[in-house]
Amino acid sequence: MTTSKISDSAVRRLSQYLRHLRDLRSKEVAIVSSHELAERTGATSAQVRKDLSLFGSFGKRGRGYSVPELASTLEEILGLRRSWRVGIVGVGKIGAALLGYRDLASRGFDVVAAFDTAEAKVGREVFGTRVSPVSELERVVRDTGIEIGIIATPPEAAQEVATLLARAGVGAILNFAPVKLALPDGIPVRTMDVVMELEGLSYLLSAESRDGDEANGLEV
Amino acid sequence: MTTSKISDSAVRRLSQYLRHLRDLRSKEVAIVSSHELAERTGATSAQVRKDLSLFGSFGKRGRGYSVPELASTLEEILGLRRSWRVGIVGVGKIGAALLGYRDLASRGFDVVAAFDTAEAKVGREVFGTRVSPVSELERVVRDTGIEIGIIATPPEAAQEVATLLARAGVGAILNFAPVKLALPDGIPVRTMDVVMELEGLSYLLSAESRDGDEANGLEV
DNA sequence: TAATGTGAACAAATTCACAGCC
DNA sequence: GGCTGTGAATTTGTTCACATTA
Repeated sequence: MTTSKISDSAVRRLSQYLRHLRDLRSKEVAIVSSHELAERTGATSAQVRKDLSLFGSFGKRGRGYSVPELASTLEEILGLRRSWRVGIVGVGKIGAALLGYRDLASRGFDVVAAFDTAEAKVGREVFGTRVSPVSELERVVRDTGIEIGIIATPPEAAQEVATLLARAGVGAILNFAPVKLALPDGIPVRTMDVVMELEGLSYLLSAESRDGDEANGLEV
Repeated sequence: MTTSKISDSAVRRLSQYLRHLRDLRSKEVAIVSSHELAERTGATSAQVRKDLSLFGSFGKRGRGYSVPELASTLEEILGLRRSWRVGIVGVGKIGAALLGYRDLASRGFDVVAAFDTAEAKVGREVFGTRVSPVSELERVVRDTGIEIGIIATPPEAAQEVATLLARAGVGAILNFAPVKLALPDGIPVRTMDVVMELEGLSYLLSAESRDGDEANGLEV
């Protein structure tokens, strides 16, 4: 039952589909079509069907997909039938914001520990989570079985923390530092970078005025 | 001088290259090769050259690229020779974290206004920015010439705020709400969604154990 | 010689279009 | 009749490989 290679963007879309399926499920909607799902997520209906068909046939021709069944299937595929233990390193503004973000726990990501180097922060509780010193990271990660590490440190510290997390045995890393992390193979990293996204928007805003203001209406 | 269609991922890479070029520039390094740049950003050297060649020929064969010239060129391409005026809607945890994030201003994104609906927040200053009521959004956006809006509201409010921002004339939106926004053509949106990224990691962690633990070493 | 710039080859992702089934 | 599932066609993005030039 090898699932070969699914692209990151396909997985992102599955996550979107699931969000809407859960929403529909809570409203007790029974059936949904690839069309409706596409509309709500910005994909196309063919894309929705292709993405799902990578994992199996979950719909009924002529009808659509059972909302509860498909939701449950996607939860299974995405590994969300269980919760994950998460540790946050760096209790600055972003780290603290994440510690206070209730959606993480409600979506199955339990933040069980936080770390910082600053004397002033260590020992304090931030939104109910006690801050441990980074010197204890390895022990705490092992003891509490943390599986996903979130790096919310300044960029200078990010690589060092990534190495620590890897050595402590985390399986994956979400990185908020604008740095390319070097990690052992098999430890996936996703980097979120606000400035990079803003620069992407800056490019589009500038390209617009550069290129004689948008398409001239010849393209479909 | 039409720059045809450059993919989002290419633009993201340009942003990465620029980050390193600025770093090298500050260290007064004069020359860099596509190889070095690739290594630092996780791309390949061919990719670096291809990306740059989409916009012109900036290097010298046999030598490499002049760091200050290429940095300056990329700043020009990405529209970063000027600063952008940014408004943040929603002064919850994420909004406040962004208001306190000094890298935005230092990278040319000046947060000139913040908005919220909560009585308790309106009128207060958060990290030096006064919080205005959302009811004044349109006026303030016009008066201060805000060009990029950041949505950091709860998901229920996001679409409404997006519509308001568009009507007020912003040119682009960075969206932290886990919602697909409907906007007039020509207003680009980038969405950042922590839970989606974590779900992507969850997928990989689960797929790993599902698929008989990783590649069997036959692939290169 | 060393590294760029770029067509040509290749790979990946998306869209099309329609047979099959409810 | 309507909607899925999926090969085939197409488009988009990446890598190769080499002629070119400082």
